[in-house]
Amino acid sequence: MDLRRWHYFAVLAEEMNFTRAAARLFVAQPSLSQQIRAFEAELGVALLDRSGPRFALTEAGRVAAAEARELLDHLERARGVIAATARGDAGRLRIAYTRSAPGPLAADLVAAYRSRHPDVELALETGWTSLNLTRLAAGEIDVGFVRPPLTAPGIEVAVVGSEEVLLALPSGHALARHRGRIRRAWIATEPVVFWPRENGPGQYDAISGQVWPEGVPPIVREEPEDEQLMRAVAEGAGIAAIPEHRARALRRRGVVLRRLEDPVPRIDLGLAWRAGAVSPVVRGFVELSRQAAGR
Amino acid sequence: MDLRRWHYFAVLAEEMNFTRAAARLFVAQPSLSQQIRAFEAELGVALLDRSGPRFALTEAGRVAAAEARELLDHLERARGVIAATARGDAGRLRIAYTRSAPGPLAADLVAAYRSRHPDVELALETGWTSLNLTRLAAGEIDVGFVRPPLTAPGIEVAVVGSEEVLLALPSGHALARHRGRIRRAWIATEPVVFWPRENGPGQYDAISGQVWPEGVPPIVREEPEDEQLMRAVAEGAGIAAIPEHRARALRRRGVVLRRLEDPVPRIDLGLAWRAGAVSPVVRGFVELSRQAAGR
DNA sequence: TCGATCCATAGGTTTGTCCTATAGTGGCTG
DNA sequence: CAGCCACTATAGGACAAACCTATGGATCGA
Repeated sequence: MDLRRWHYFAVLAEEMNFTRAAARLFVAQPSLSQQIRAFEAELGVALLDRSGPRFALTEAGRVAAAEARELLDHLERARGVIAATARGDAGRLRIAYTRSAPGPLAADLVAAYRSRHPDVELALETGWTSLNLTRLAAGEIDVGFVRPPLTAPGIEVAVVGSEEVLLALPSGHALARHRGRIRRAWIATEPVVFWPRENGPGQYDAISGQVWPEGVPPIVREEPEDEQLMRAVAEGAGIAAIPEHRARALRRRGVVLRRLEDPVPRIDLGLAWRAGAVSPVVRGFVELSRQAAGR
Repeated sequence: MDLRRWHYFAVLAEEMNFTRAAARLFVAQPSLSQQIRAFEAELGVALLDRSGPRFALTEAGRVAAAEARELLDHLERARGVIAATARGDAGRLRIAYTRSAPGPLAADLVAAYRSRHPDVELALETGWTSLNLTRLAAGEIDVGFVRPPLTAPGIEVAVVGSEEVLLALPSGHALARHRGRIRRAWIATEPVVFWPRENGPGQYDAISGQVWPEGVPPIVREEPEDEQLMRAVAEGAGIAAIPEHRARALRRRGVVLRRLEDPVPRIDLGLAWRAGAVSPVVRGFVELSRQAAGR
């Protein structure tokens, strides 16, 4: 149960001399003699052949010396792993993206984290805000990207980035010919395509409140995914408001993207995690994200 | 350096209850509390989250519990390996056969040893008496089969088997027609083929002394290997004395094998090892061989 | 034969772990 | 809401284990 004697024996086997080994171990030579004898008694095995003037290792002694070195190494490694875990430099972090996460933002964060904590194993998956919150609460993931604003019991959220919201116009639309920024008054009554509010009330209200402060014009079509919204715009059904990275990624013939006048509408990228006892890896990821967000 | 606290922590992590864990460890609960705190201080890491009424493991605590179990397992295995080595049930044994070893005898011994000590790794090679003694003295092998009688400084030898020596006669020889045992007088002057005495003086003298007690007749041809002796006999050059298993294995057209009258000539199979501090595996092999030889 | 080197033994001291007794805290129940 | 129960933490004294200094015995080389 005590590795001290193993340590003593390993050093003795290296030095093959009680006096020198004792000096290396910072103990008196009689103590070492005594402990080695006790070690042999404990194992019930003769490790030294004391028949000659210069003792020799028995076969079991050679094996014991090797095992002792391994055990001490193992102990050292175990200490290291535990310390690294406590520092957040080792372990496993389960991260959920959102499908609509602003293009490179979340991925950049993950990449930066990976390079800074190379010994943390990352498990990545992709969900959406409400799913990520559910899985977070269930303990199935450790951190999840979300679209604020939102509040959930037992969940903490930090804004770790934001991006501009663009207007997607049918290319045949009169406003598509306008080169500069679009005024809110010009689109106050234009038909709109949007996704169902229940898919993300927070983000829905954040976008609509900024783009159509006087109230959303008639919604002529609802589609769950940005890709289908873009298709609907291309078909001339109406105009849509879509986060910049997403809109550029989904750009297609028949759709032009335009910026809105000041104040520019923006939506945030949030990072959510379970409140309370935060594991070190989660803390590391959150802190890195906050730094990247400039807070 | 002391695994006691690791053990305590491993049990605590299993029970998740100081009182029960202390009972399982046969210590009072306050001791366990104290040792766990000391363990955390020693590692410089918080292993328990004591914020609630029922403590929880931190991430580092979970890792520490797993590492503790591994370490204790490792310790147990190490003890086992050392004990097995001391018993002669583990390790490595380097054995050298002799090319002319009586057929199945040595191989049977090795097979029996292997089945009785399956965790001993065997390194087998084939040499001859004088080479095996050299390699033994040099520490390149642990035991070697030899042809007694012989003496060598620092080497012990035990007879572990014996076999009859047969006469190989040219099939055209007058004695080949005789069905029973051959009398020594009949061959006292017959020309002989033999191998050079310097290849193994002990065995040479043992054979010649038993087969030709009055002195070896003229040696008409010398060949180093039994196989070539048999060929020489087949060609009618002379008669030869060859150990039974070997002779039967090399049996060929033109040669007949005949037994000699009482006292039947025999040669022994010896097992040699370094004298002095005998390693447990060697001791095991030697003891098994002696039992098999009925001593 | 003497000295040097090395390991073992003896006896007293210190350190660490254990114990018992008791206090503090949160949850459950009558 | 008060009292009880389960659980963990703290305090102080007891004991065992390891350590140290001093010394003895054995072997080797000069």
